Amino acid sequence: MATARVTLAEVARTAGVSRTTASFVLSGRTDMRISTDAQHRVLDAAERLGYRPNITARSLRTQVTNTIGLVSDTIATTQYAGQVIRGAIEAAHAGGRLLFVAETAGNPDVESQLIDEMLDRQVDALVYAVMYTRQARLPPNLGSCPVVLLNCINDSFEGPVVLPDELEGGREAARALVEAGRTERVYAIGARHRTPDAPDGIYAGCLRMDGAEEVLAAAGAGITGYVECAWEPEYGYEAVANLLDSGQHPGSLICANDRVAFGAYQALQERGRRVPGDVAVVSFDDSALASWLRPPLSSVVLPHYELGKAAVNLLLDNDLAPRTHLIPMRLDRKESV
Amino acid sequence: MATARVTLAEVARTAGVSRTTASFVLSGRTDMRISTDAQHRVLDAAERLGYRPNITARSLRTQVTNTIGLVSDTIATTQYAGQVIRGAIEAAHAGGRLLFVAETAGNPDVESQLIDEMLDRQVDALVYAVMYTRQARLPPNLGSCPVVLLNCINDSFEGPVVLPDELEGGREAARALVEAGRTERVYAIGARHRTPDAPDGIYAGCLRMDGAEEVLAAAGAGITGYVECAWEPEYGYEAVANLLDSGQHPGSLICANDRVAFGAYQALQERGRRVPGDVAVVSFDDSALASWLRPPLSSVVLPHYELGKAAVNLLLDNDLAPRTHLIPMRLDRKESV
DNA sequence: CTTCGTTGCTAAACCGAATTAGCACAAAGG
DNA sequence: CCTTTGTGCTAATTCGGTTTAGCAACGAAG
Repeated sequence: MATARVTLAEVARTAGVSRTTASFVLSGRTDMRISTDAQHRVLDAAERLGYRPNITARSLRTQVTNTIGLVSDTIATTQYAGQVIRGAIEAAHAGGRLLFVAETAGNPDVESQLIDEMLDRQVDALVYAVMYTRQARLPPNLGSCPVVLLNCINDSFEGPVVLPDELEGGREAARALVEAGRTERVYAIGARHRTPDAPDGIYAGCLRMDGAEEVLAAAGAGITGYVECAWEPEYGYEAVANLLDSGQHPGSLICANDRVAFGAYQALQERGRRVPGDVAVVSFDDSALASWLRPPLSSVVLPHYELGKAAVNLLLDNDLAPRTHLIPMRLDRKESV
Repeated sequence: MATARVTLAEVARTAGVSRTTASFVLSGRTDMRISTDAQHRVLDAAERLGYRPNITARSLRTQVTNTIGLVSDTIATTQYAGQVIRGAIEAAHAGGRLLFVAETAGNPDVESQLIDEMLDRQVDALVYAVMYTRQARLPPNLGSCPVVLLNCINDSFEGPVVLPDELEGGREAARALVEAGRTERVYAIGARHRTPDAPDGIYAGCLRMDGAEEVLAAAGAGITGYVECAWEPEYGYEAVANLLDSGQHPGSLICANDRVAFGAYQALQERGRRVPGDVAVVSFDDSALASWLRPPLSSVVLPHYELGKAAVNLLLDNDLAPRTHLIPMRLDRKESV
């Protein structure tokens, strides 16, 4: 600290009362009898001196720091994670808390270390967020303070979990095709993300496909073809290029995310297919990319901001029941369907 | 705190020494004489009990919290800001600090409020980061602790400032064209970002253009045409579409950023121009987009990670001289030139 | 004139560490 | 035998708040 801060003792001295009295007045406790005269003198002195309580000192006594920790495996590799942090920060700020943010890069040692560092600073609660993996093994030291799991699940965890409602997201995507009458020859690009690393597909992919299949089936339609691949532009390009070059004629594409759709657009454009005239496209994520594409891409919003916000709000409300909170995923309708 | 933490007093009792002795041993102070026997008993007890010092309590006494605050106007609106935070977090962690992250959305009231909240928690230092504006008016309460300015400047600020070396970045972009012999009919798309809001252009744009002009001039060339516009895909598209449709034949494009280049690619592709065969393209930012484009886009890296890291490292080194630290900007050569 | 209740305030303890000042004891020196 | 010099440790204070326990003054009731 460069400039010395005003302490409670100085306020008390200026107001001509004891530290005790000053503390009672400033913390607004009404169960202690303080004359209105003394109250005014204290408030006045605090105001004039620009007093701000030292939260570190207060926390030592009250065991409450008004501080929350957010531990994430990766905050920057995905461009979306920033929105999670923003949601968490804003919810924390609205509740008068400040947020420690840490990144573990998926390293369990770093993870334990960072959680310890936060506990050493007496955080009131923690958000444990994961961007890729869904089934997470939790570091053991997490147990010693209230925790919300964000974007991941763990069978032995007894507490609240916040997840995007991927199943409903899948339904949303399919509904757009049904409503537009584009249920002929639907291809899923990226689909369940069944790759050598994950032969059963990944969590988000499976739920999205389940949701989409459900809605298409109800409309008397279905998915003509699945292309399982990693969710990156190059694979989206390759998948759609192969499809077209092998003489298949997709009427609609459900792309696993905007990056895949981006690759798909490139392949379609190179082969002279029009979106949405020849081929309708829906996707997931609704990143900036979706609005940059020509025509703008209809994409199911991945509610990162809301996820971060909801996680922190559960902690603020002290709602720690072991419950799964699903955050809605809605389609942002643009021009690609 | 769910489970009670072990305190120094308990460690001392277990080891059969005073709190004072335990404190000396555990903080590794050698100026006090403690027998090796007592030392071992203390270390042993601490180990067995799983003792971790309460940093809140320690901070109260030492006035050092090992905590740094990062205040930014926006962390999520630009997808790159996450990298700044990551750099800052990693540097902080390497130095045994934890990072408070806050976002002000550019609102001066929120800004003051958040800085106060951080000061109330006794942060050792602050990073004040700005993503868009370059000339920032600083909140008055910033003055009361060590500060590094990140990505912005302020004439009356007396302390270190960390900025990307935009001038050198501009040179890098032009050098790529010179080396590839693509200095014929060079067009700058986005250029200095001279718009009604900023008639003189923006800081980054001006420096990049200055750097590019310098290198081209040295090679006996120059920039044939400038298209001043906002740095978004639609304007990049429009600019290049107009250029081609009006019969001009650009040989190279220096795009203001990857989003502009993305728009430019769309216009080029629609009109059947090949990259880099017909038109060479260089850009700035080197975002994920640059590698997704076909062909991958040569782009000057905006060193966000390094910016965040450098800012925190200045604070850790306690190097608070009023100096401007320029972080290098290098070209990532891909296939578009 | 005591007793009681109320009002208005404060002394002192406490949170968990770091730190200053100093005490008891042993060995060495004169 | 007395002083000096180390050695090895601890009591007490401090940081800046919160909180418990209790005290003085005063009016009203008995």
